Amino acid sequence: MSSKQSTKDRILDAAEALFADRGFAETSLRTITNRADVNLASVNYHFGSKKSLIQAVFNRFLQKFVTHLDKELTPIEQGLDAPSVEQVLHTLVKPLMSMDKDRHEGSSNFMKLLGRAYAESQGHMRRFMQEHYAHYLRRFTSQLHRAAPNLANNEMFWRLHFMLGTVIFTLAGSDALHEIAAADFKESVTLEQTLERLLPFLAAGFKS
Amino acid sequence: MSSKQSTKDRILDAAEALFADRGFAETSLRTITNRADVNLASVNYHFGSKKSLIQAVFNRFLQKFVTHLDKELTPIEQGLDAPSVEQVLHTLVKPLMSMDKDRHEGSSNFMKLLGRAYAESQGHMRRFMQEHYAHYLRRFTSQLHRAAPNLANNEMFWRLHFMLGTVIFTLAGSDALHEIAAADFKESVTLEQTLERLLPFLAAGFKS
DNA sequence: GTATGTTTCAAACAACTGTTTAGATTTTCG
DNA sequence: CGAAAATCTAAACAGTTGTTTGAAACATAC
Repeated sequence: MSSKQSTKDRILDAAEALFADRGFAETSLRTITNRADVNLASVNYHFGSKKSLIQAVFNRFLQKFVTHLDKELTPIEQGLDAPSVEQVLHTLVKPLMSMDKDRHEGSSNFMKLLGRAYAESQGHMRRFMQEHYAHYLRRFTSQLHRAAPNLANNEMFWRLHFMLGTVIFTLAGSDALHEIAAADFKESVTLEQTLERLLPFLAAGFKS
Repeated sequence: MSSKQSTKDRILDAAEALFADRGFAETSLRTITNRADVNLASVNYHFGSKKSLIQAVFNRFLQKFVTHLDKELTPIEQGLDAPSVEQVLHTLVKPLMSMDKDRHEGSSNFMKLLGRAYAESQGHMRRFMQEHYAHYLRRFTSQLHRAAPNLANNEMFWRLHFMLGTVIFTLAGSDALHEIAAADFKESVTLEQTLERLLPFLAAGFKS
């Protein structure tokens, strides 16, 4: 039922899932290759090293993300009227949702991944994204600029990163939060509902 | 110049610093005991295991934090008039600042630590804090309730955790952010300034 | 068919991990 | 003082880590 997937993809899938819920250092190549049902040595053969495998996991998943993001951003960029802050922030929702759905196993793997990457590599990940995905970041921020034209550049920078923190941190820990919420308020929420609750919070903060 | 510190404290200091900037799994007991200038076996002798050492590091630092927090919270609790949201949030600033100062080496170690703990232990840390420090969390939230009396319980819960995420995430990565800001805007900011910039953002989001 | 290049495989590698042991040293206190 | 308890130390333990190796299996093209 799965012999169609290449060894490389099987490794990437297994690694992505395991990195997300155990962490990078806590996941051994043997655990990955066992789950992927491939030989241990194939990681080094196809990717060179564990470090490169980690990078490959990230690149694959960021690539997917910006492809989705592009589709959301384009119509707003082409609109004649300036978008609202809420509209701009909303371009993130659908990419996040659709990537969450087509994960085979458990949900919000990739957000946990992002959370880990930010926490574990003290700034390295921030710089990596600003180097390799600067284009999309700029498109996003320039729409934010249209939405809030009288906000100074440096203020913009800070509030953008405040928002980034809130989103990643919340989604990375969303499983735990959903559990607590379910226990305390008998309220069971979906990822989408969490996002919809998050957006007004962000927008208000951003416009503060 | 440092023979006064007990072995236990030397280990805790070294472990705290190393955990903060490398992570838990990435820091070996040998690295810790080398920096602390103590024998390798003394970690197991004094703490039992590496896991227990990690817990000990957290308990020591959370203990200090809530002691500071208590001093800030008390006068607000005794005030006859309801505090503002900003006032309540401000109770966090001074504890964070003073703990940042009396770290000997580099700054904001403990915030990186918190960030790591949240990211690496998938919800475990969130639950730990809600079990062991529920008292202080409740005092804090009940003041928030006074400040925003017409906010439903579950909404409160979510926005509280949104704010928590923003604070921890921002401060955990503050070194990297300060660097980028310095490079891009020739603006050099202190931790205190970042906090002061963060508070209005949080307050606005909370009141959204 | 043979030859060529790619991919898989089991086994071994050296380095490092947390933990334990048993003996020396120091501290505590009657 | 001197016995008992606490602490420190070097060495070894068993297990795991990422990586390398050389031969086997496979694929592709002539």
